[in-house]
Amino acid sequence: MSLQITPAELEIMKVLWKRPGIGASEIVDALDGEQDWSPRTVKTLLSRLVEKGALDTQADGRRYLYRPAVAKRDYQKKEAGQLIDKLFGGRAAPLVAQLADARGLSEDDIEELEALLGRLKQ
Amino acid sequence: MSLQITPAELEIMKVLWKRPGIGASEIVDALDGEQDWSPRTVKTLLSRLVEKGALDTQADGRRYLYRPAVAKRDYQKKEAGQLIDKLFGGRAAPLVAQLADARGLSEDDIEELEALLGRLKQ
DNA sequence: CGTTAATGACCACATCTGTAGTCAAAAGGT
DNA sequence: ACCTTTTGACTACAGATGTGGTCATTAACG
Repeated sequence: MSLQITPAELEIMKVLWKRPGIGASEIVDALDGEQDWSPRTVKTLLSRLVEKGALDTQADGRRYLYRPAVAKRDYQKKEAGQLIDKLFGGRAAPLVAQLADARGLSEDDIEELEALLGRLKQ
Repeated sequence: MSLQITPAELEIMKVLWKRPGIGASEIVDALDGEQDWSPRTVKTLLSRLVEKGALDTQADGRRYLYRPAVAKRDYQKKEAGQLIDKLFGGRAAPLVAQLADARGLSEDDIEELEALLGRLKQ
């Protein structure tokens, strides 16, 4: 299953990764200010996500509670992997180099990465 | 200008980043084996890329020579930046952590990254 | 209890994408 | 001078995507 999540759908996923198990109206509220979507639009996106298996539902009276069927971590992993396959010849280092160039890593980033590398070398 | 390049179009861009200034038929040849596209399809993708300003053309008799209007490096930078904004809260380090987890950085990757970090700290 | 408000199901529709066909002009072979 | 091939222009069309409407049901409030 390819589990293609579109950018608009991703906004919904982000809300649910933060607060799994809420209903449509809470999601609409959570998106208020972020996205300017009609509640209908949110409902459609929710349906599509359920349909494609990215969300699980649980009946709660007349409504559904939604929760992610995919962990954020796994989704991030997949996306990062796709990017480096697509554009960086499958190698991670060039990507990091671009990032450094693109936005300048902060002091904290650099330290975090050094710690990470230290751990990897173990 | 947003310069949205779709996955199919990206395949064309990759050919032209490698060999800028070639014509449609050379591109078709270069894609042979990679993508199983009719020459018509390649033409369409080329038109769309020109239309959206991702390629420049130069007349060469009855045909065009195509070359990227966007450097590969710049495109990579933009994509990498978009990914970390979209999924990693704008911070690069978590992305790298995911990559390490997702596919295991090689010895070489780790060394390359350390060298890069060293340079950044300068 | 009857009316309202919220909810999911289903529908609509323009745009983007992938994939390719048709056509006319021009270039080249014979 | 023709016929064929190549090329770009224009067209097509199904599926995905963004955005939102209609409707019937049902829960909740007065």
